[in-house]
Amino acid sequence: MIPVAIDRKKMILSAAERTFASFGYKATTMDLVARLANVGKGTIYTFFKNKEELFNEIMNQFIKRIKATATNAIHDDDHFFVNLHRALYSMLELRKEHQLTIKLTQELREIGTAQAKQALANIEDAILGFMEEFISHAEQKQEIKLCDPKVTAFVILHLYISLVFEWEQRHQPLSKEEIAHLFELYLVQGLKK
Amino acid sequence: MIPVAIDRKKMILSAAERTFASFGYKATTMDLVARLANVGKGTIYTFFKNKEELFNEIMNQFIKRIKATATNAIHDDDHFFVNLHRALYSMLELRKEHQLTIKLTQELREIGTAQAKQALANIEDAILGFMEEFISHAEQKQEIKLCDPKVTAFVILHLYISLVFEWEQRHQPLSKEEIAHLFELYLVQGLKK
DNA sequence: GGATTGACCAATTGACTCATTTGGTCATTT
DNA sequence: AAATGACCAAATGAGTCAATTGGTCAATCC
Repeated sequence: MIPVAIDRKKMILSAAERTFASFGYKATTMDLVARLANVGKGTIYTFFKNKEELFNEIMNQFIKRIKATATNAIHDDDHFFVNLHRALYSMLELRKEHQLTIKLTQELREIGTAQAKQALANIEDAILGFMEEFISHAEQKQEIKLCDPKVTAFVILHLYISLVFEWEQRHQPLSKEEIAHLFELYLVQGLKK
Repeated sequence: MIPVAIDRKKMILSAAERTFASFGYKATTMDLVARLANVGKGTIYTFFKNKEELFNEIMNQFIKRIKATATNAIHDDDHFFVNLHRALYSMLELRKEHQLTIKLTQELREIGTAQAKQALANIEDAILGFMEEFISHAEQKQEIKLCDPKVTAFVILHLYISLVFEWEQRHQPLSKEEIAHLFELYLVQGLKK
């Protein structure tokens, strides 16, 4: 692991990140990654077993960024629901705006690449895992009612995805504040008069 | 509109319903519909402008059945939330179990037929429309808090679809009673302690 | 003589082919 | 020892063409 080798690995990862984000999984060729990284194609295979492993490395980096973003959004002195909303919204915003996920989503829709599907599922799992832990904590501290954290994380995430992504497919997008308000109405307070 | 003509139209509709449900939109040929209906192919075109219009007729029939099912599920002496759950659940069950929607969903996933997409969107719109009206009513009678009926219908439907269809992609399916309980917990009462 | 039919047609499809491209290897170079 | 890119088998995709399809309409039927 001499410095030059580390630099080469970094250059490969950097080039791969750009090409995967620009062309998706399938249309990214190892040749192009090598060219953009200024290395021979064979060099890539000294650091990564194959294309899929290179891709997974990129995705794992991205998932780490998502988790960091969520952790950053949590402020100890704010209420659980405020923190949950802010963490979730920031994760979804990152996912929504990041070129890599935009491209992968499009690729999954258009040609159904298995690797794109798996990668997006992994992102969802990471978000769900983070939420589940956060909800478990709140349950123990009696900040919320008793509930299955797995189902609760699932329901909350899907409510948000509905409001952030699916609602915009056919209506005016909802602002961050509107979403927070709806979250409060539907999940926190309940509809009962 | 002599009886024989009506019978012919009925036979065409009946044959078309079976073939669309068995083969989906694209793989259903007008030749096959004509053969199964025991009419000449040209006869179909005396009743329906083209394949798409024939298909829409079938779908409109199906949407009527969904609305009837929902209306049937509503009992005047039950509470709003009980009725809403029962109506929604019965509509989703019909949609889930009916061969026609199963096939169209599969066709949309596998080859992305535009007509299948539109047809499934129309079903969703019908369900949303029904719910919206039902929610508006409840709002006027002050059975629930003030809320935008459009967003509320959208949120409730998506919550149900998440619990009925998406949860079981990766977990044990939830029973009707569990779903009712989760609906009560998340949407009716709220998570706040 | 209006309703019904199926042979017919233009347009679309999809099986097949084959030249090009791709992921991955490894002998050669640095 | 690390890096390279020529090389190879496998996958892809553009092009072709015969078969199929949605739709028409002149002939047929009742």
